[in-house]
Amino acid sequence: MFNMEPEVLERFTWYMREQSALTVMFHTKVAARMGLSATDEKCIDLAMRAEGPLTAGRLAELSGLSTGAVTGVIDRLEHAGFVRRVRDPHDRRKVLVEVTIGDVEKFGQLFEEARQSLIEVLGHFGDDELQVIERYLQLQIATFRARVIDT
Amino acid sequence: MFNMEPEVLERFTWYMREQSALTVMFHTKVAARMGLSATDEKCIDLAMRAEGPLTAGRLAELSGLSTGAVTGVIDRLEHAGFVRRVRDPHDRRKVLVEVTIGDVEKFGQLFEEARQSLIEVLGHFGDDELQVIERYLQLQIATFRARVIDT
DNA sequence: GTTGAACATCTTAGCCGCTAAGACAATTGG
DNA sequence: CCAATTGTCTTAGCGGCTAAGATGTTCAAC
Repeated sequence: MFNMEPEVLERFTWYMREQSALTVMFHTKVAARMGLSATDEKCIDLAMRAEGPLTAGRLAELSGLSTGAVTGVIDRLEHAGFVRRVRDPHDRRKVLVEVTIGDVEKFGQLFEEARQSLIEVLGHFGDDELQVIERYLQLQIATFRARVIDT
Repeated sequence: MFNMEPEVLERFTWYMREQSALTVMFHTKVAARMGLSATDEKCIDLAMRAEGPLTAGRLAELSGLSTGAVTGVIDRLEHAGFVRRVRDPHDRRKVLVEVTIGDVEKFGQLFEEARQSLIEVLGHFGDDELQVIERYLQLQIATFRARVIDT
């Protein structure tokens, strides 16, 4: 951007930090509501978002935990009925983590409130405006991932 | 919203979750880069974002930690040179937590990369589009806070 | 002023999760 | 086949968190 006013950038920076802080609070609240630690909630979120079956080792990578810690995470989640261990039939060393319940049941009311919140927000915009917002979100996600996370 | 297509809502829901996951990863990365635990990084972020002086007790509320845990957090952050303890002259029971360094120094390159990422994204939009996006962000933050966090 | 209650932070004991290292089981390559 | 590799689990030890109580400070009532 060439002609970006400093104040504009400052405002958007504030929005980003605010969103960031709210996200952290949200995850904390969800974890508390589910009776899980932040770590366990983070892991079940990763498991739900994963495409295809997720191995214990891959979960360790994604979460940044040691494999030993992941064993404990899966133990607790399995015991609480959120996931199930399945031995991979093609490679019996591997343990696949299968989430056994859906989004809404899992996150309960909090998740539904977030969804309603999104619907309410989007309702304030017309189709053309939604297209702009969607383009922004796509770009933001892709750019942030490429420049900040995957490096 | 009345005429919201289910697919549109689904797409936006995905964006939200993606943003959410990236945010968690970002915080994890920042903490690792600074040699801090996730808890400590969360606390220093809260301290930086607070308006005016922040007491140890208030930090406990905001972070959801016990006061004893906050004592430890401040100990570590103070020892690492990120914050400073200042007795409140008007109420000497209170301990004010003062962040002693600026954003960029603190978060270092990662923070600067996030900033550059934002600049790059915003550069793809014209003034009128930026206004739509800004309105969206303001609404999203306010609505999410009101309906999901502050309840 | 003095006293007692409320308040803010710190300290401590005990618990629990995390890391690191190694054990065990399964797979792969030569 | 055998050795090396891979994937998960186990264990010991460390460190942060909670809860309860100690310490120091303020405030209101008298």
